[in-house]
Amino acid sequence: MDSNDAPLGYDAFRRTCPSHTVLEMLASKWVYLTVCALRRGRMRNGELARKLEGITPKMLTQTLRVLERDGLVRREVYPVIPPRVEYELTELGQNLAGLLSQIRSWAEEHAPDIKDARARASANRQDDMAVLP
Amino acid sequence: MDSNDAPLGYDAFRRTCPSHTVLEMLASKWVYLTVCALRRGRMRNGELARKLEGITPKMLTQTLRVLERDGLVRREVYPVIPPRVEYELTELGQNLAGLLSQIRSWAEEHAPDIKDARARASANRQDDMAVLP
DNA sequence: GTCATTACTATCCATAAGGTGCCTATATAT
DNA sequence: ATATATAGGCACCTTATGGATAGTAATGAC
Repeated sequence: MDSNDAPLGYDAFRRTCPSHTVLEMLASKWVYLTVCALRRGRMRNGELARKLEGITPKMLTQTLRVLERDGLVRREVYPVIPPRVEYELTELGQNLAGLLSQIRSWAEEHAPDIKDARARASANRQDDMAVLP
Repeated sequence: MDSNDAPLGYDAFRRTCPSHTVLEMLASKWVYLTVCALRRGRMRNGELARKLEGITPKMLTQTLRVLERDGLVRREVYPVIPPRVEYELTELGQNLAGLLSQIRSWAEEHAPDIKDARARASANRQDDMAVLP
């Protein structure tokens, strides 16, 4: 059994395994970014909306609801006017945030490499075109 | 500057940053699983199709093309009959595979926690229902 | 009275993701 | 002659996702 095999009967490669659905949930750029943003500490909806450039209110709410449902984020409502709601990572969420931050760092570090690779790929497609009559 | 700030001008929180598009590319369960599967070593299309339970041939091809375009996977074609094509991680891909494997392990380890959280969440919704007329 | 604030909800719509089925090539085996 | 194996491509269709837009509540400021 190597590190590609499941440790305790859970195997993300199997469609029906609970861990597979967890992976599905994590496979969203807004989940990544929201969890990373909350690493700093609790934030309000508006703060998150400003931090997560380009997110729509709908997506933000939807993402936070999923994270809350799955026990990664805690939502605290202050019964005041105007409304005040704060979000923070649970312990489980903080645990995950470390990993997701590494992915984010990786993306930032290797963005140039991937940009180059994409440029080469599209250049090759140009070449293919060039040899056609 | 804390670990949530970008190190070299790259910032995945910014919509137009190249690292944001990298994150978008990574945010796919099939990308996760394909890269994890290739960690063992080079594999043929058919092997991958069997390993990635539930993937359609179309999605498999599409995922491999994206990974190849972005320089994470190398595709080698043997000009034989019947066709033989092998895929393997590039150095960049292997670099990433370590991180993605950690995510996969996390998903497998914490699948029970998240299952519980989901169960609690839906139980609470039931409660909400119960107090309605 | 009405405007701003805040954190949402509720719609609608365009796009994208994903699924299905059929097609290609050719050497070997039956 | 027909079937099999392999790695796709291509066209079509349905569903899901994301985005845009507008609306809600309750209060204090003006």
